[in-house]
Amino acid sequence: MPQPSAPRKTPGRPPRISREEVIATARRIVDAEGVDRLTMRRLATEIGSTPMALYHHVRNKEELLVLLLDDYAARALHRPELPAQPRERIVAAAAAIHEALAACPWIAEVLTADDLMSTSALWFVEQILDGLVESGLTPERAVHGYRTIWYYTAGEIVVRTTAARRRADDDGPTYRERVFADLDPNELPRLAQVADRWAPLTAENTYLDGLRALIDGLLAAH
Amino acid sequence: MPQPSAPRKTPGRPPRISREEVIATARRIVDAEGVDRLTMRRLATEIGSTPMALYHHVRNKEELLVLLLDDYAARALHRPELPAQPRERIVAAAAAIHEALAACPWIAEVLTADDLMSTSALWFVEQILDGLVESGLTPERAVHGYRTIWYYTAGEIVVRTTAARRRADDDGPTYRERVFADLDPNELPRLAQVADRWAPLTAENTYLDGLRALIDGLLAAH
DNA sequence: ACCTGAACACCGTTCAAGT
DNA sequence: ACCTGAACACCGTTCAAGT
Repeated sequence: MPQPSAPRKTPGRPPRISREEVIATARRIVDAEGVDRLTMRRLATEIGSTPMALYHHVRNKEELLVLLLDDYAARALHRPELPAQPRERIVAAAAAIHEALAACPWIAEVLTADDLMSTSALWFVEQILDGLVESGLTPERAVHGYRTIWYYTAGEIVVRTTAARRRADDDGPTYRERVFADLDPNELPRLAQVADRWAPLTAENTYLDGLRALIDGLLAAH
Repeated sequence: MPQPSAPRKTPGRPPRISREEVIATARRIVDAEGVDRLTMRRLATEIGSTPMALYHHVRNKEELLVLLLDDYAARALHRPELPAQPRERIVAAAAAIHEALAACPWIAEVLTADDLMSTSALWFVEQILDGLVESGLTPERAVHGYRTIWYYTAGEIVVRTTAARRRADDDGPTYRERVFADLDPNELPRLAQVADRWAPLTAENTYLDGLRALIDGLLAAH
């Protein structure tokens, strides 16, 4: 990370914009209008510069999005008091990550990779690992357990926000509705049985229930 | 769904291309060069037509991708013999869906919504629901259980394929590597302990272990 | 060292017209 | 009914030049 406020020996033209300003402006656009509207050109005009000037402060758009996510995590994830009991600490840490991500729908499209967790998020990862190890798992199995929780958490966010976006986009009957309308109750009886309740049932927020089930399963026999 | 092979009364110009041809050509492009290279213009030239002709057969690019996924599911998901024992049937059905999706990395970017499961995939959903109900869950809880499994499965695919793509893209040190390089062992001891093994550990395919833990948790006390 | 202008090589989609 | 040409309103990124 560069030191933007460090005294410069000015061996060249003084900078007009900073990496911080680029990120802050990008955040404003994303918060106000969504991640789709964040383009390098738009960002440049917003900042009162040209698209090319941006490339002097971030490598490309991908890096900009990573920096943006980091910036978001740093301000959204404040460290709460976590329960002392390991299982409950895991639940609370995972739920905190989930809550922060869920409050920020654009994040789902950006960050599904495993190597973009910001430094501020790592403290939560640490708590989860610690809870798993304290519950009797080896460090290796604890990493696998954490990953399982992360897959579940990321999947929940991505699936739910994509579904919500799609619902908002077209107001006609969804693809699912058309498929569910002509289900054969003989061939798929269980689905037919719940077909008309599918939308409300799947819209329910059952993240915590699923998380507890998952953690119960991970800790079973330990 | 239209009947493309039905006899026509030809009250107009005869079609030169069909929806099936559009989808088949799109599939060829995606299989050969990845989903990023599938553009309406590219597809039009490949098919020997113009971009606008495509819009007569699919509503827009989004619908094309949905149709493409459906087409893929229809040919990738053949129904295997599933175990009679409910828990093992759930595992096998979820694993079959996971295997089909994992073999098709482009799918992750396209299909993370909940209402795009094709008709052919529904049979697997049915098996999971049935296994959960047979294990003692109410139909409502079975739907929630299925969703939890789907979140986990979709998350695993999305996270792993995005990570793989990112690894392939830039050959420099990843963001995670830079962050992990200067972890404070006093503040984040568990992470520091596994920091150098993180990459291989998280690269391991532990989908089935996680799935079994999740299902154990869902079925606990039933 | 930092910024600019102009260009490259594209996108998805709409509109009005043709056959 | 189906297809075409031309256009609209954009993209991310590179290159060579300016200060």
